[in-house]
Amino acid sequence: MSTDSEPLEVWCAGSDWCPITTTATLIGKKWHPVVIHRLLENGPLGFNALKEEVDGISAKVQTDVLEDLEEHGFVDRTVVSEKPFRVEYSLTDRGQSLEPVIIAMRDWGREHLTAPADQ
Amino acid sequence: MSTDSEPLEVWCAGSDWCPITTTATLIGKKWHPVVIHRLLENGPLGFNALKEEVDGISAKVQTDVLEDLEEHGFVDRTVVSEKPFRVEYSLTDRGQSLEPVIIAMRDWGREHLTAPADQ
DNA sequence: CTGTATCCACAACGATACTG
DNA sequence: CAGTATCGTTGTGGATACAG
Repeated sequence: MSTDSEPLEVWCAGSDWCPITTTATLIGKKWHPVVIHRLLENGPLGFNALKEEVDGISAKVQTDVLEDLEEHGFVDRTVVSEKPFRVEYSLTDRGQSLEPVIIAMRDWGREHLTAPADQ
Repeated sequence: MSTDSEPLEVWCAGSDWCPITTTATLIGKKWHPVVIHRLLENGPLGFNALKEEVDGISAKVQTDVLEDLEEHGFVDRTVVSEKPFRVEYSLTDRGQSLEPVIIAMRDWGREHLTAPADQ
């Protein structure tokens, strides 16, 4: 089912294991879910294209987030061309498997939060 | 549908509004989802009973988390008795509305993570 | 275009000890 | 039982400028 070679046990170090805490540790940050969501919706994206989709993230933070997601096998970084240097970020199978979680968050936010502009 | 008096717009200050980021800001921490989950499953709980259910959290962090969840209207704190001092934490309607998100996280963790003890 | 380099501020987490 | 009080460490995010 998974094309990833890294074992999942690596993520789970610690004495107090719990699927929720561990999941929260992996993607429970301000920007991680949005980055994953944009890659889910808009397919492979370059660094700045992704940055525009995410909207509001700084270059440094986006770099940090992408590195973290890559380390954990959620995101794939591919150099598309060297001359005009181009890169593409995409989700791995493992990254795509997070869709239900991301969608649940999005749906909850849509239903229970109100955008400030609408005021 | 909601018994809460506080408007939801308060949470959404900021120029770059997005339902996912905002939701992530509210509950995207290491312990918040677990605390909510335990209250969902095991109903109203006292401080130490909750602490045992969560398993691994320190008293100080649990206090911080509960205060934050209370501030945002997810959790209700009720003093049950004064003589033997007793308190009960329970979810508000708004807190219960997070169930799909929490369950999605739990299910993902169960399916994609492995407990270290099982090795 | 794709990032790095700094530097900073503050939030989150953790361990231990102690209190009403 | 239900927390507080400290203190320290690490994480997370943010602004700005600069570089290959």
